[in-house]
Amino acid sequence: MKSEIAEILKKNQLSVTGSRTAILEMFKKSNGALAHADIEKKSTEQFDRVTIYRTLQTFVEKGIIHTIPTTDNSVLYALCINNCTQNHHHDNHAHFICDVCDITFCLNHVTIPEVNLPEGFKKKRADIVLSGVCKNCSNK
Amino acid sequence: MKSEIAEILKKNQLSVTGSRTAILEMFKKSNGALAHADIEKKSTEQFDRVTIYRTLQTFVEKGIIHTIPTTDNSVLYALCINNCTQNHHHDNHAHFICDVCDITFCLNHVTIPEVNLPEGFKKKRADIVLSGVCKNCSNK
DNA sequence: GTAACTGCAAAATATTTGCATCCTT
DNA sequence: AAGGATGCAAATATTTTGCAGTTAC
Repeated sequence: MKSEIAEILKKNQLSVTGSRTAILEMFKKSNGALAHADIEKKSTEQFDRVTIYRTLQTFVEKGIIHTIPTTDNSVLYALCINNCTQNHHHDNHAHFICDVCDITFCLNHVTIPEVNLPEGFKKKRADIVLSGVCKNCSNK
Repeated sequence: MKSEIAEILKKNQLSVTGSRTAILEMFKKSNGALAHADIEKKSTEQFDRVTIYRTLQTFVEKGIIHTIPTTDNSVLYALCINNCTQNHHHDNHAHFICDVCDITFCLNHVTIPEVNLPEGFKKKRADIVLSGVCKNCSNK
């Protein structure tokens, strides 16, 4: 695990540091998306706010994680575990936010259907944000 | 126009005040989405920051406007001019954000295709956020 | 050893809350 | 007149920036 994470960092020309390893590990372990606040609170080691901001920014730039659109003003980040290789993100992302437990799922296996755009519009990227009740919560 | 706006406010049990009228008018005139900052800067009259926050919040609660998911940390609001009647929003929204001019379009006439969710997930709402180049910018 | 990364301090920005005053009904 | 809406002040929260010390390679 450790080495796998180090590999990812090295592939992206990033030096392997404590905070980067720990934060990337959090993403690997999490089944959902993480917000800046989650990382600040849930990490066992304590990292500086600023370090977390900078680490997330770096990861986004390198394409290791991506941001997820949300309807409120929060910013979520997630690793696309299954489909996205580093430096090559898919153009389409589907996410599911559970209204009950508030976990955001990255639906890698959901294919996004084509949308008919009005003439003159050129699509580069499509994000789908679904919300409702997730599998875990609907079984309760 | 004025009376139409007053009508909307009255229908939602809101008193017709200067700031509410002006802000709602801005939405009516705009062909895209507006951010808090847009309203603060572009309005001819000067409103208090706080009033704008509260007005937007009230409008969202009443269902007059809705928020648009964005990938960055910005919060956008838009009126659904064609399809949404007050107090009855559609479950599905499609928005297009132009990478060039940064205007967000509310694509009322775009039908959102069905997405196949994994078993156990119950969808309540779907937002599609497309980005690319809009009609105006691709003609330049 | 050097370049890159981190942590601290502080600045800048954004958002929320309380309260007195003013406006709509 | 009464309740709600606004504006101001201030508290809180969030994000950014600069810089000195530290760490990875």
